[in-house]
Amino acid sequence: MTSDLFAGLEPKQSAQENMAKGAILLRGQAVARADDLLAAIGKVSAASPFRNMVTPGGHVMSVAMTNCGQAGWVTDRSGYRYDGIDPQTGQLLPEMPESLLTVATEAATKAGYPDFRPDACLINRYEPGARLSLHQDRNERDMANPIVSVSLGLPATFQFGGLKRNDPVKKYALLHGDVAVWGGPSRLCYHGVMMLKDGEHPVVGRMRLNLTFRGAL
DNA sequence: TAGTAACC
DNA sequence: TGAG
Repeated sequence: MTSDLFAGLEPKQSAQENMAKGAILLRGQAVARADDLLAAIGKVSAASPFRNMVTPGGHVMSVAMTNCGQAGWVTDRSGYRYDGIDPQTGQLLPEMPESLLTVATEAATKAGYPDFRPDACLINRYEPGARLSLHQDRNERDMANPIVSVSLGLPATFQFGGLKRNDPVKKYALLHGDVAVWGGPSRLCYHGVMMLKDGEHPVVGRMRLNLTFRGAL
């Protein structure tokens, strides 16, 4: 038997080694609610616009981001952190829309994390050419909370590695409506998104949107 | 190294 | 040419 990590989705590469447990990909889980999610993203980004933040190293990220919830992930020259205020607007972050909260908690429950109550949602917008290099989500207070990631729009290739940066990485297609959840032993696994290929999605257009739910506080 | 580039 |  192979690992049930991301059960239901074959790795794009042929290797079939087991990976850390605690992660699953729920293919198409959010397709039926895509319209609601997109409308909610529109409201959030009207209040807190997408922007390309700067890393501590001084590089402008190719992925444009915004946040909703009690706290949002931000980066600038001084480092990574969670903040309840949008540094660009100076305003409190928009509340997390009910439709987003619901999709996150339902997916978490299916994945075996029934108590997950996210207080932060990072919204990533990938245009063709955008990418996110391999990293860990490690700025959250309580690592008992999983990460829930919802994909909308153009397909992307997701890289999922291990707890060490040099651990081998497997690749998975993330399609419109897919929800990936990782936690427990896989909570701190390195992951990233390969450069988005050009294309046109019938509902979302020429972009990929990703919602990442976290328990940050 | 939440980045990029060079080089095999 | 593209993946690594």
